[in-house]
Amino acid sequence: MSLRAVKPPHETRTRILDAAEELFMQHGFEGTSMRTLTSRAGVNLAAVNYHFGSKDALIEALFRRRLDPMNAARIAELDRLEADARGRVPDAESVIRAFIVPSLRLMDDAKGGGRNFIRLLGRSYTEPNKPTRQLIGQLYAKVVERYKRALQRALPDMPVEELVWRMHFMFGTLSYTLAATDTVQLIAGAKPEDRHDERLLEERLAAFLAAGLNAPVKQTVKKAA
Amino acid sequence: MSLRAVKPPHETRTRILDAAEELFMQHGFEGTSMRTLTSRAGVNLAAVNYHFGSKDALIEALFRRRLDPMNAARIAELDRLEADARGRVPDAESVIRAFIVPSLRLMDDAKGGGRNFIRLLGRSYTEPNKPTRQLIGQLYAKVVERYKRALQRALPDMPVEELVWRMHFMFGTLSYTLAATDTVQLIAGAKPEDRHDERLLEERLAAFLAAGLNAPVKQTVKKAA
DNA sequence: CTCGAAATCAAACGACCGTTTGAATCCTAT
DNA sequence: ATAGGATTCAAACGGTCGTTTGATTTCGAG
Repeated sequence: MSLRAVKPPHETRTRILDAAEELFMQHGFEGTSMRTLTSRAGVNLAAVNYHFGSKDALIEALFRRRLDPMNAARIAELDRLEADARGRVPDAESVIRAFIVPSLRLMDDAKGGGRNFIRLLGRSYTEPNKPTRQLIGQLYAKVVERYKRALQRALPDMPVEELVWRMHFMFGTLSYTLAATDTVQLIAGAKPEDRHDERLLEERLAAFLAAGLNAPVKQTVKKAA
Repeated sequence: MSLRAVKPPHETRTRILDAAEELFMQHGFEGTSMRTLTSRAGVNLAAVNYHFGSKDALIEALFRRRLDPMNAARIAELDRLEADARGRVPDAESVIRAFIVPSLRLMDDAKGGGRNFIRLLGRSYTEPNKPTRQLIGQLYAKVVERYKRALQRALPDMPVEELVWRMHFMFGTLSYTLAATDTVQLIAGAKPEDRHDERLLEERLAAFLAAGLNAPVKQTVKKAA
């Protein structure tokens, strides 16, 4: 067992990942060069290729570092919710809260760089093609399946097609809320943000999403499905 | 008056814009080189700089070409709605429909490249810093203000702060729905998409968003506001 | 103390970037 | 028919990109 594990376990790796999170968020993947990145991280230019192999591999490592714990937290929240219910079926709003809380918690972690990541994540949803997109989908697959089942139990009368779309809308609301920074200011005029109040944002999101998911299914849609 | 106006009015310009829409959507702004772009458009490498001045100016022209008519349509829909109401106040769901219909119409225009643009637009919402972001905000400002007033009239009891956030959520749902392609498939398993049915998607979106906007305002949020 | 793997470093690689140039070509108004 | 502006073209500009190399330094295990 090496002492390295206590002193600088992967110091260089971590510094690179932190700098990458910030710069990728600000300028995108292609807009951030290895030279800017390594310079900001205070490491040698070759360090990224030495520790990660390539820029693309760095991106993958960056997503895994945050997404794995966040998705584990989502599963854990749902586990706890269903355990507490003792046979009763958790309602849609509780399930929604279990889903959004881990990302809000990450967003509130400004110091730790979580906020940078969560915005970067929101951006990446809409980046097409790229293996990045595929990786995220793969990392999310299990979580999505679990929550889909939970919501089906909470809304037993809703056609599956409709539920799938409403989950899609929910992901959209969440990722956009986390990623887009200034739209609220655009709408509000120049109001100061209260986005930083995690608890308040959770209330707003939960109310909006729960109402949306619970909305009555129109007859025209029912017929088409 | 030149005959050019009937034959190839701005043929090169149009070909460039069309190719740019497709390639920017697939690979992003920085991921698309002038060489790939001009090659796809079938024009000379120097054509972009000759007709638009620079790559950035091309991006701006690209947004203006689609956004100006779409936002005009949004204003027109709202005008018509309020005229038809004859003094009565249009309800939230009607206002929502007036807002989303122009973008759905654009999305359905797959042949004309509207779908490419609408996805690109969804991407650009979350691109930070860049003048692009600023330009979009500027092009949207008037529309946002009009719809904010209309929704305030439709929901007179809602605190402004809450309404602003719910509009933010609405923009998120819409832009994500338009931009993200494969999330529905991820949720559904491997279901074939019915996204192409514009009318059906409008129904789903309107139901979800109307319920979300009309959701009761929780007491905790009221106090904080 | 010493050896060898792990890590860091400066330097260079070829490829591609957005833009500019100046000549060649097209096309319309005279 | 022709002058002259608008457009297209091949070629080149300086710079930056991600990655690789081979020497050098660091540092814990024997």
